[in-house]
Amino acid sequence: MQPYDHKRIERKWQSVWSKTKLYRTDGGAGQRSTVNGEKSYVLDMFPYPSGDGLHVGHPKGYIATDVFSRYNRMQGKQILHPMGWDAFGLPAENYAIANKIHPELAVKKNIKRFKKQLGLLGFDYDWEREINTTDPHYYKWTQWIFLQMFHHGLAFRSNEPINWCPSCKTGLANEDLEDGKCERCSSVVEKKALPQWVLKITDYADRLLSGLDTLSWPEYIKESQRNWIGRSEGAEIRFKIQDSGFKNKKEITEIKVFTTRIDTIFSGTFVVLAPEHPLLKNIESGIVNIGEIRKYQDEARQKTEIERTDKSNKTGVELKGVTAINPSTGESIPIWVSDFVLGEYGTGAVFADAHDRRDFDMAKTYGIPLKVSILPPEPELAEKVKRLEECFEGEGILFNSGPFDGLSSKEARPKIVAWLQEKGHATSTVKYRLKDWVFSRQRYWGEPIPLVFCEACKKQVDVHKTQTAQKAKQSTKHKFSKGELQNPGWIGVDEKKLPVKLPKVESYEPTGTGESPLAKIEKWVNVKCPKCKGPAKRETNTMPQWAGSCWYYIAYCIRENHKSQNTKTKQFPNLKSQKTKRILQKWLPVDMYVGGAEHATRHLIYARFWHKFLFDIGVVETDEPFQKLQNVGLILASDGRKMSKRFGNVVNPDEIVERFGADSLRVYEMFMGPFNQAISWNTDALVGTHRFLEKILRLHLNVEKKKSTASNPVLSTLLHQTIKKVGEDIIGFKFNTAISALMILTNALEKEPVLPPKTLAVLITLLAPFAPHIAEELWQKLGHKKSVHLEPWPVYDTSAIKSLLVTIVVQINGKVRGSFEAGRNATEESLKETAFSLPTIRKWMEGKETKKVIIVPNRLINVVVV
RNA sequence: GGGCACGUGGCGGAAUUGGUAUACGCGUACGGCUCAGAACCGUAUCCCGUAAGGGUUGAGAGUUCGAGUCUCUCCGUGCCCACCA
Repeated sequence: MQPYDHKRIERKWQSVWSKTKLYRTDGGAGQRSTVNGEKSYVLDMFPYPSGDGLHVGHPKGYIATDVFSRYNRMQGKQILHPMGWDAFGLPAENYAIANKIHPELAVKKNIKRFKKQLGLLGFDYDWEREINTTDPHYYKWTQWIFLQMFHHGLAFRSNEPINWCPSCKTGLANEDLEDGKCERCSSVVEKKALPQWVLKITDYADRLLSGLDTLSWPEYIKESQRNWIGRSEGAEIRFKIQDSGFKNKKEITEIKVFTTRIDTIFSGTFVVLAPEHPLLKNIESGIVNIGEIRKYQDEARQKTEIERTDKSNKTGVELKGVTAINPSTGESIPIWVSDFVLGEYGTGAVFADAHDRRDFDMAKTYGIPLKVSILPPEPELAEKVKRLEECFEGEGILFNSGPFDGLSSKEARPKIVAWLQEKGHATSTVKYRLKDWVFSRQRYWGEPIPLVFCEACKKQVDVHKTQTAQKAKQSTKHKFSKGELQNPGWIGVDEKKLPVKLPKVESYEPTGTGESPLAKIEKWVNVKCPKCKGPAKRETNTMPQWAGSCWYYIAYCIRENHKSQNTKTKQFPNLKSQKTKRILQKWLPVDMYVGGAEHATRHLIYARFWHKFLFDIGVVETDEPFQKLQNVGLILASDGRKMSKRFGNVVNPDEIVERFGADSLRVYEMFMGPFNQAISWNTDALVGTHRFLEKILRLHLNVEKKKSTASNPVLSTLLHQTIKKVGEDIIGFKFNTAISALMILTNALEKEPVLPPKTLAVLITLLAPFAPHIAEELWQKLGHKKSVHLEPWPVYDTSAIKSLLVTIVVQINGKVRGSFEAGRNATEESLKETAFSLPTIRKWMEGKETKKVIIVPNRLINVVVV
């Protein structure tokens, strides 16, 4: 037998495809098969080119998109299936530092390696559209989008303490934390006061939430985004604050608290403020024990994220000398400070009561009085709750609640809000868990933030702010954008001067001082102010890793094919141009987006946010970037752990390709199990798919040259069923069952004494998306000149998928007792007759009374006997 | 603590969506080809039983002529969020 020489076949066809530009999006050979201008934009989450190269887990998603895009090409659609590199950010930079080479060189080297590895797998990428986020032509537009956001007032300077990773020596966004630790290096994160650029993603919270309903994404990804955004409907209640030191208690100010459980307001027996609550400063003169409070604030500030979120014990200090008034009861209640209340959520203050575990614990610890105002329906439990032996957090019936006694929690809420609102004590409002996006990083390897700080302009803006709009117009020389007015002194770099290139530096290692390494380059830092031409300083922080991936799917669309392969400067067209708009109209949204679930609450939220902004400023016309999303499940090592250099359990795809071929690897990874599920790698099992491909190769040897006249109806049915199944399974990302169907067909064909070339041809076209090389080889051997990948996908005959004969199962009382073959759509009477004539069935029915006969057409008969 | 999944042979997993449970593949056993090898070919392979037959989808109950699939309780696993008021 002729051995399966996968190396020769794969090398040969990869070279032919590349020479004929088979997979070019525009003007490639593939164009010829395009029907009606239908498009399919198939997108992989692009990799960051790490130094370790690919392991067999990485390509799983890429194989899936490749199968999907090849299938769609065969369906006659124009395909955009690009690939690029997300090369800014900590992974690339840390690799560079560890290996003592400049990140730019490291990235170049790693990209080369990745590209070579991907090349071995025979993907149908249009490499002419390759992008790299660290290319100045690319990040020019990353900066441009940021600049638009800044001018539109979506970027602001914040002095709030932020999460600081002491090991990576940079600030981090909320999204970059895992259990209070740095997501990259697992160091315990500290709080650090650092001025930061923050993007107002919360302005888009509602749209990010409602947009989810329109997307075909896995439900759990949508659900985690909903969780992450964390919309809570509730009420803001105002508590008046009195200085109780005076004889005639003096009202000094008021405090707002947020609650989703206003039904518990009557049991509110104390108020708790977050340690950083600004009110503490405002009323400090009234606080008798201010020293004690300050000490507590200091302690709280020094806590790490982990200590702060420790739920086991509650600490706090009472504010002596001041009290709050519960607006529902008019009672004077104590005010406490405790770090279980978060400064950054809601209003940074809560009213506390017996119907919240945390409040309950705190009250018990410090002997603060509690009052019950909700009772559970169970009488025994209610008694315990009344005696304050149990903390009842659920909804129940109101009690001790004045006019609302007897109402259920649900009924009471709107009524209580209305009642308090009338008196001016409350308003219903909505809060989000989502926090604004801390956008500055104190690291070298990122896009420079295209802003400068100018003292002269700061004065201008300050003047502007103190005057009325009209006066301001006359008195200030320059026009300031919304962002420039909101952030006095900060001026956007002139668009025409973009990109702000990352300067070459000697030392790109993080300083740890909170300054970026860029701050040391005086020549770069000191610039002329774009507004007043006076002396100004550049912003030296860089953008986070996620910036570049917020618009890369747009970049692929507008990176059109270049006539010359040697074009070195690949400029992107203006994002605001009409031409860009037309192209984006054609390609967006992405039809199929494939990547890991770990991006659910990071990249996938950030990119949606930027996209919605680009929609608002008229760059894109769709409201959402990614219409359909599929998650790829991890490939674990054979020991069940993650593949990692550290564990020494990494399988390199190059070796697998060398031994078994890319086609075997591709088919195996698609066959392993459900696509979105994590499964352990098993090289032994891969042998099975290799055998399967060899079997098809052998089929070809048996193919008869002359046309066969005899047609086997059973085989024809199977063939059409397979066409249907494989197509539907590819659309549904159920590749494992698609391949199983191909195996079943192959096994059946193998048993046939004669095999018409037409039948084999269909099998080969069905195989083509999965094993493109071997399919192309066999296709050519069958005498075709054109590539199999431009063939139309076979069409199944709806009548042919239904077999003429069906197996009817006969059950007695639900247990299978026999079966027989019958013609499709045989009458119920004839089925019954045949069934009852079967000897085994007769035996089971003997001497019993038949109560009922259930007939499911073309499937089964169930006889109920007693 | 909250949310979302899930639990089927020795293993990865199928199951027309309520209708023959264990497809397909791995592994294993036996046989074949071969001087030999297996990354080759063939046959068999859920469990008990010689057989007739019986049992089986984490456990238990329920609905139904019929449940892996629907409902409830319990046990177990995975993922996401979490002092979020």
